[in-house]
This record gives sequence, C-alpha cells and structure tokens, in this order.
Amino acid sequence: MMSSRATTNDFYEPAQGDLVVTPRYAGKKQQALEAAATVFAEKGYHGATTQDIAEQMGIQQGSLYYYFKSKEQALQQVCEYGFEHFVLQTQAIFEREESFETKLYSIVAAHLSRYRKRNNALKVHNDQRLYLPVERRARLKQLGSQYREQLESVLQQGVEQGVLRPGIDAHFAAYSVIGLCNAWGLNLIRDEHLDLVQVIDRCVDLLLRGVLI
Amino acid sequence: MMSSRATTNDFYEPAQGDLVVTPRYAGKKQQALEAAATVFAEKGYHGATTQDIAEQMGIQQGSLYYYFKSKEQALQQVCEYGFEHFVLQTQAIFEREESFETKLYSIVAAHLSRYRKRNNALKVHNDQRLYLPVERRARLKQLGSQYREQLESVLQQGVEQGVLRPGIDAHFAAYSVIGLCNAWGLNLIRDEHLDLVQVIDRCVDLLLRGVLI
DNA sequence: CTATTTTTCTATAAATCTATAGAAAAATAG
DNA sequence: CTATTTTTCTATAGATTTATAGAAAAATAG
Repeated sequence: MMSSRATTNDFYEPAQGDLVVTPRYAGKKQQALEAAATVFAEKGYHGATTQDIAEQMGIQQGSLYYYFKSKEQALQQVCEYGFEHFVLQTQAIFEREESFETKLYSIVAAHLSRYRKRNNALKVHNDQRLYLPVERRARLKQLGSQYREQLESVLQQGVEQGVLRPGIDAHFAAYSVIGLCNAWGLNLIRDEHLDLVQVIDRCVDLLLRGVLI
Repeated sequence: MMSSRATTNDFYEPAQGDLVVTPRYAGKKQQALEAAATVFAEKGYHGATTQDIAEQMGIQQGSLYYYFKSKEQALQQVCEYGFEHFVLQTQAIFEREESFETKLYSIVAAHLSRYRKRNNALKVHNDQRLYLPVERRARLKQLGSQYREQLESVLQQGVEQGVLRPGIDAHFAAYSVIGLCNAWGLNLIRDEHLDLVQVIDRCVDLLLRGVLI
C-alpha cells in the first residue's frame, strides 16, 4: 500500500505534510522539525545549511529531503509549527471569564513561559519568517491577525468596562504587549538565570501601572 | 605618495577603515556603507550577496573589495556605523538638566525618530549583529552597555528623587524602554502611515502611567 | 602633457550549497 | 523466511558565492 506522503502541492498540504503516515515517520518528522528549528534559531535561515540540520538530526544531508521538499519548505513548516502551538495555547486564555488584570497576567505569562522553554520554533517564526516569500506566509499572517485581534478585544473590553483609561488605544496597547513580551522573551533565552516569574510580574506591573508613582 | 588605506589589522582600524583618505574615497566609502546597510536590512546578512551590494552601489562585484576586506567586515562596519551614530546622538540627552518625564520623552523620541528616518544601519545592528563572531562585536558591546547604563541611571535618579515608584527596578525598566522602542521602531518602518509623534506620545504615556485608570 | 596614483573592471579559482537519482539498508507484512 | 515498503546512504550535477589577481580606465600632480 502506498501512503500519500508525496503530495503534488507544496502549499495546501496539512501541517505535518502528510496525509497517511506511519508512527515512525511521524516521530522522525517531528525530530526533523525540531532539528531545523534549533539550527535556524541559532544561525538564521540563510546562515544555516541543510548539512547543519541533517547533522543535528544525526542523518546525512541528502536524507533530509525525505522529510522536507526544500529548505524553504522547512522554514515554512518550522514557523507554522511554532506559531500555531503558541496561538492555540493562548486561545484558551482569551475565552476565560476573568478580570482584566488576571487575563493580562495569563497572556503575558503564557507568552514569556514559551520562551523560557527555549522554544526555538517560535523564535524562528519571530526572527526569520520574513525571509519566506509572501505566498508561504499566508497561514502565518492569518494566525498573527487572529492573535492580535483577540488581544485587542481583551483590551477594548477593558476600556469599555472602565477598567482602563479612556485614552488607551487597544490597537496600540496590543502591539505594545506583544513587543514587550518579545523583547523580554529574548532576554529570557539569552540569560539562563533570569527569574521567569519576576519578569512576568514586572512586565504586567509596567503595562498596568507604568513607572510613575 | 601612499595612503595607509591598506591596514594590516582588521580589528583596530578606525571606523571608516582608513587613516589617510582622499575626499573622493571618503564619499564612496560612505556610499558603500549605505548600500551594504540597505541590502543587509532587506535580505539579512547571509541572504545578501556581495553582488547585491555592488549592484546597489552601481559598481561591479569585484570592485566592492576596494572598500571592504570581506563581507563580514562590511557587516561589522555597518553595525558600528549605525549604532555609534545612535548612541552618540542620544548621549547629549542624558546630560541635560531636565525633569524625568521630559528626559524620557526625549529618549523615546530620539530612538523612534531614527527608525522613521529608515535608518537601515541601525536595523542591521539590531537584527544581524549576532551573526558576527564575538571578536568583531567588542565595540558594539561596549556601546550597548554604555547606552543601557546611562538609561538605567536616568531611571535610577527618577527612583531616588521619588518621581518613580520605589518598586521600580531601573535595570528592568531600561530594558523595557529599549524593547518597546525597538518593537515600535519596526512598525514605523513597516507602516509608512503611522504617525511618529502619536507613537512617541503613546509609548511615553504607557511607560509612565500604564493602561490602568 | 606626462607620470603617478587611485579606482574600477574582467576573469577566475576555490569553496560551498541545494537538490536529485539510484543503490543499499532497515523495517514491516504475509 | 520472503516479499514489499519505508528509510537512509552515497555520489554528484549544477548553481552560487566569496575573494583575488592583474589589466584597464579614470583622476590627480608636477
């Protein structure tokens, strides 16, 4: 029996690139994604070679093409893998019934925790996705909008409920939350000794109350 | 007469790489730096070729090596050029005698304005400098520490003068200011229509007062 | 104008990298 | 165990890329 592993189309294949898959293949494909994520995160997309990725997996360079059609497809799949995880995980938080402050705390905590887990795929998404041609970024764009819109609506609700100052622009605030989290996320990766909980607390505190007395 | 353009050492040469320089050379070298900055900013260090840079300058690929010893040296010089400008410009602000709020405003304004001027070299410094081997990053590290320390001392003064809440950690706050500015800087580059002054006002407001009522 | 110096060009060596083809090895099914 | 399918390996074509050398052209000095 033939599996449908060899799809004819690069773009519409499902996330893992396979319709019918042996358990062994699924596991190795996962390994391939993580090897690619590790290498792309460290060396950047163009700085990394397929040789590097294969080495990281413990296979030969040519064998890598059993799991990826091309280096570019590997980048796309790593980005989607990392960001999808992230967005779906945060999804749940948006739907909870909680106070604004608690919700913001959960969002920041989820965002920063991911970095501490050294999520290479998410880092690759943040730093390298723009090296993909636009056609390959459609899904990423959709996920990004979804995330930002939901974050915006949390903030908008805060304004409407009178918890936030009336002058606060939800769009601006959403970008700022994301930006601050990404900046501290990098620090968390760089500096092993940073206390995750303390960083979360301080970020939330800064966002809520600012620095003034 | 011989100029000392050909230095024997890659690392200790002055910023422009030249001790004695004809005016024509100086101008062209400047062009070379900006061409490299433009190309590195758009395609990333590894994604860019010396061919791309030469094309951007309007010369042949081989001719580029009259201005740079290597592609790596070009990246180093672009990063130093961009960051040095930035740090020196901001230097002045730190030394002024002004209220905390005014000072913070000036700092954020200076940071963000640079991005709006599409400062490719600064973007390259932020995004690509880690692709340089450590030996080539010594000066950049020094400049970075200098900047962060001065920003920290502004914040520390704020705490000591009782303008800022006692719980504020100057180190954390300094990183946050930089992180927020860099995040919005990218947006300013991406979206031509963003109102610079509005972004500055909102960033400062968020940092000072947070989002809570 | 002529000689000298500076700048650019052309051509190319040498290294590297992606992607493919077909053989070999390993795993699985009957 | 044998046949089939899946996975990996080896070898390599073909394209790109960095960096260098030496000739040619342009600018400058005397």
